[in-house]
Amino acid sequence: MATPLVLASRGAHAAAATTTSTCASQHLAAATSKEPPPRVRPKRGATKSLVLSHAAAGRMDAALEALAAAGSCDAFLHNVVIRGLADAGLPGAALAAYRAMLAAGARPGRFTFPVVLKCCARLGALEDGRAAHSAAIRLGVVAADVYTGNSLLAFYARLGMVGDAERVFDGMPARDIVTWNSMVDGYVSNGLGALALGCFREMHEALEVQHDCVGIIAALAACCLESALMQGREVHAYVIRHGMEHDVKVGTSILDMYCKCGDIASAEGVFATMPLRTVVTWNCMIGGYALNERPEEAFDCFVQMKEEGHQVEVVTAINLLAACAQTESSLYGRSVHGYITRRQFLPHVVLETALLEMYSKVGKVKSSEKVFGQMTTKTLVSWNNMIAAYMYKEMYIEAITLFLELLNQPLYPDYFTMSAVVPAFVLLGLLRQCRQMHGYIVRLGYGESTLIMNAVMHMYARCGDVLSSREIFDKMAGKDVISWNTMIMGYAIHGQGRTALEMFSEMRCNGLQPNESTFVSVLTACSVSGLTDEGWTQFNSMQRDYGMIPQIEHYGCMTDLLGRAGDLREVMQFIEKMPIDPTFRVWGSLLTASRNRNDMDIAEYAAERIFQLEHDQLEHDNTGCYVLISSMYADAGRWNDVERIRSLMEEKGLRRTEPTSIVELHGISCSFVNGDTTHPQSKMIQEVSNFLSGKIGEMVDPTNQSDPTSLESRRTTEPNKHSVRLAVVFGLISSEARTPILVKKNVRICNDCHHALKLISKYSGRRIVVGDTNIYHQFSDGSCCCGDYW
DNA sequence: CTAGGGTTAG
Repeated sequence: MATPLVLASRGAHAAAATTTSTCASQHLAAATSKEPPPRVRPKRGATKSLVLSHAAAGRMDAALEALAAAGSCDAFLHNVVIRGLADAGLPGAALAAYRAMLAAGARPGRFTFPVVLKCCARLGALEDGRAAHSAAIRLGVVAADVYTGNSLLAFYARLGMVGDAERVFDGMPARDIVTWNSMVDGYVSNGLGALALGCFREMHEALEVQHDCVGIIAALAACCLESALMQGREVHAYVIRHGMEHDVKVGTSILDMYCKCGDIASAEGVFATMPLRTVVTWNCMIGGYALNERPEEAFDCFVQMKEEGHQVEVVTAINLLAACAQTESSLYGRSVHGYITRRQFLPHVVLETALLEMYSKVGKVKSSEKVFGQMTTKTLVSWNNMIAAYMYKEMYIEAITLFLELLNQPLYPDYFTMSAVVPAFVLLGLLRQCRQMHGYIVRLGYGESTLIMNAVMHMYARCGDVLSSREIFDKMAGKDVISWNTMIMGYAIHGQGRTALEMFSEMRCNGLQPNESTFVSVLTACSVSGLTDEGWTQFNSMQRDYGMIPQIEHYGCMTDLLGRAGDLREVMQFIEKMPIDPTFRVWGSLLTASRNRNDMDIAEYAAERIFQLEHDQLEHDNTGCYVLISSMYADAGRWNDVERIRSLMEEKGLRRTEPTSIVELHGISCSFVNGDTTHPQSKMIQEVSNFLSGKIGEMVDPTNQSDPTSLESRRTTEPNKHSVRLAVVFGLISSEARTPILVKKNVRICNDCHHALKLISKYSGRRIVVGDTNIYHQFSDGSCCCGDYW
């Protein structure tokens, strides 16, 4: 039995509260109700003990009923019931009880609002929370009670309204450690790590008390967001200085911070010295190994965890799957899948999504599809991952189809959806689809999102419509560095180097600080448009004026630039002097340069480097390099070498991409392969192509028949049957005079076609734009913007 | 009767 003393004092306190609220309720009753009380109420004391005993025993239904029957305006009793419901995990019912409280005329106070606001936060009920906020202000509770202020702050932060949370914080007459902790945590849960750390520092000075575990954990989470290893170490040191390292949650957070900041060794150190570890500690360690791409250690850790008798839980499995996704085979993933099934962890959305992603990363898109198909509930992340799985396998049509299906779901595509699917449109090269996609994006309400509109700008530029990119750019209200970079790159790949450079100076005039990617765009512009001196100037300036250390991408651009301008020995010297190891990108650039200078020796050297790199590291698509060197051998008549490359490709399971060209006319796109005869107007297209060959004096040499086993056999025979020619010709005969023709090609354009298209543009007086995998060739009046180097 | 905490997919 409870001590009578406590009961007595509580009763006295409650009685005092009741007196005041009775006045309020009488006031309210007089104003709103002319009816007499409906029935005889139980005596006040009886109601009180009834409600309290029901609530104490967890019989919330009965407590609620007793309170409603009494129609009591005793605030204390209402508070007890609201809190009871909240504790029982029924935030909706608690909110309803709060409304009933107001209806009964009881006056909510400092014991009511914190609970109510917590329920609103859990329900995501922004409007209810705002209403409670204004009620609390009206009743003077916010000004008087720090607890109410704290819960208001936490409520707004939890619902993503950081500005409102800050306003509450600023307006509070007094702040305690919880106020500050809640603000730090509010920033963290909204991804604002830097603000959180600033707040954490400020807090220390303002309060003059030691941080507690809650604040430490929030600060560590902020370090994770910012990958701020140094600040994380400082927090760790603070924890040791103040003897807090024995708290398991603090210890686990420190370990997690080291994992997320990439310092696995320190994480292991913390782990080894922890006096006590929970399942969460093990989960963090496994997740940390996965995050730092050390799958084997993650597996070992898992085995050890089980040996120590810890119960494996869903999160463990999710982290383990992340490790499986990094292995070459699907073996580990499949066995974890089996384990998950045996443990009956399914269905579980996050776990299933992790499974789906694991299968896609080990290249088993069919298994991903199966998991996705069997999911009873799917989140946006599940959809996004499935779309990404298709993209990874270059299944663009499937990715787009799934995206369209997603639009019919009660889900709202986000930035990840867009950034996953937009490249599908780009890679298919279908401008019409891009416009449609742009339409969806605007209709979905992303027209104002800088992040997404940057992706749309990029999409247009990559599909050959740099004008549309510019239009979006000009209308954009919140241009960021990426918007400028994208625009500069757009001009760069369209061979409009001068315009790109103008944009670059305009960017700086607008007070924007260029970043590393800006210089990739700028250097690409210089390289594509042959602005060698300007390129060097920019390359030097990025180091001298901006203190940037050039990365491999920048060296790649410079290799292109030098390859185009000068002799190959200069390029070789540049590559040798690079402080970074050259990559595929750099050697590929040298290979292209040697091709354009017809230097077989250097080409072979570059190809050797590429094949050697390939030996060390896998998964890099070098099909283009093989084709390039092979075609050089073919041109030189070195058929044995052509054959050697062919078998090398076969050995590695590489297949030459079937050259395809797409032309879009009146919203319909037509696709052509080399020697294509499937088009209904095929006969006419070929006749016009032959006619144009004659007009531009192209020799279609019948003796230029190559080795039939050659990779190039289809290419070297009859260049006026190449896919790009057929597409261009079809474009010419099906569109209005003087309109430009846009053709998109999936492989590099060949020399013959490049030469012929220049002449065709002059002869026909039409602008012809051909996009290959890297740049857009703009043929007009007999020349191309690339200056015959690509 | 009062607020706040560590692990999960892009």
